[in-house]
Amino acid sequence: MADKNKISPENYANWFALYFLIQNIGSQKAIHISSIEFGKVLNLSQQTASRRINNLEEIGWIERKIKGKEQIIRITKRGAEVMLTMYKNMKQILEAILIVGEVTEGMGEGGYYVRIKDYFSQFQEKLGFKPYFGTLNLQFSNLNNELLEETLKNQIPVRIDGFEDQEEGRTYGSVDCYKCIISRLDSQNIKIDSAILRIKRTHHQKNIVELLAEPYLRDALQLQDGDRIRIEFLRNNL
Amino acid sequence: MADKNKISPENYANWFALYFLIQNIGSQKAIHISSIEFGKVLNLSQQTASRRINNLEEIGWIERKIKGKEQIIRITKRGAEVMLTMYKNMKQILEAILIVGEVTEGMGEGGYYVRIKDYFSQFQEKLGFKPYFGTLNLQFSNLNNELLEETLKNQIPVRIDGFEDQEEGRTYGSVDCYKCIISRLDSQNIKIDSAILRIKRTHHQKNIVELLAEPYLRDALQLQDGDRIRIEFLRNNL
DNA sequence: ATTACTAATATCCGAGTAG
DNA sequence: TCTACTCGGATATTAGTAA
Repeated sequence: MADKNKISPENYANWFALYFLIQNIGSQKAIHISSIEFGKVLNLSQQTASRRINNLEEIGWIERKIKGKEQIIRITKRGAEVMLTMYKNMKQILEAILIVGEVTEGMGEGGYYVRIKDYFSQFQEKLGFKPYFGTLNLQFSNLNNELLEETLKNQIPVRIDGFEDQEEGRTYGSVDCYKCIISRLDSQNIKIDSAILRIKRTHHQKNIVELLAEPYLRDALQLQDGDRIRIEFLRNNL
Repeated sequence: MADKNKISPENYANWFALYFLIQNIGSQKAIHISSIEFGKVLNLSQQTASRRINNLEEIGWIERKIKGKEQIIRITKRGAEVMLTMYKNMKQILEAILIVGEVTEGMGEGGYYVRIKDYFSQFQEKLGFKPYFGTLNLQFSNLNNELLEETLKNQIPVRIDGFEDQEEGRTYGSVDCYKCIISRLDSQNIKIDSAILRIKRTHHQKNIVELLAEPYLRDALQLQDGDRIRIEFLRNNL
């Protein structure tokens, strides 16, 4: 085993062993698990589980203390690095690929908000651009949508405050926006600052996301219904 | 292969093949890759790479179009789900563990700092609470520690400035604090504003974290050595 | 060039079992 | 009970090629 931290065919099995081990350790700092039990976790025999534990120890991903017939296993710093690296890679991979939506018809309710003066001025000020008087609708697959929601949890929204219109005597609610950068999926040479509009109360259409941007996006990106748009976010934690 | 989406020993290799394939597809919607090239990516022979692609197609994780001597590969919905599921699991594993430490003996060097007037007043002002004259020490596992370090990178520290004591003629260095909220792992109904103290020069004990808080934490949370404490961070604007 | 079959070889797994 | 060895059978990989 040349590079001990690298994942190559000869330690696929070790990697999964570590993964399941960590899953079982949870928030404890060590685990007391027999090779039979571990074998069940891995869906493998006691013998193989035992060999895995030996291997993991050899490559320095775990440490083990054997007291008589008990073994106590803890993840080493190197093992933690392996998992964390894989997690970060996956995060990067998935977020790069999966946040892709398809241009769909309709202006969306968001367009209505942009045209209201008190909202408009806040959009302009807080988003850093003067939004076009309408939104672009993107349709997401369930999978994409799931990942988007997951990602938005780690983003800090720009809060557009609600207000009361004294003359009309009605109340306008607050709106959350998420700054992002969009581009065509097929040619990413043009990138445009944008924002996802999340109107609190609306459930309206499922998996539909509304985008605000300065230009009229259908012209700026030469979009037609069905074209795919990539959404990127600036910064993420962990 | 019984459950096509489940990761068990017989498709560890397929899983990694998918992983590297997706990594190479990046944000494209498909990839044109020969089995020789893919073999290099996987660190395997052309023959095995070819078989992997066949397998992935068989289990429905990818789709392939062969045009003459070219093959164009795209990830199917099922394939994306496999990756997303793994990602979510890892996220859950890592974030569940995230930042749980074990109460350990010793007041820690931090307690010394709190008692110094010029530090104390800064703690009070910048942290928003009057810290107890001592710190609580938490022992972290390697995995937790890696995660903590990673998380702290994305947090903005509260800088406690250093100063010189004219009378004594000695210099006191600056200290970084990270605001956080702590609770017992087993009953999270009591949450206490706290701060991690990071004294620059000290390496002192490995994987030990010192916490500042207003109350005496061992009383406030009824802690004994070995009890487990969860640390949460607030979102910050980067 | 490709992909992928066949045959030879390398590796892995688990039964039996020792310590 | 435990862990972990040996070893025969199963599986995976690669070299040599065919298509």
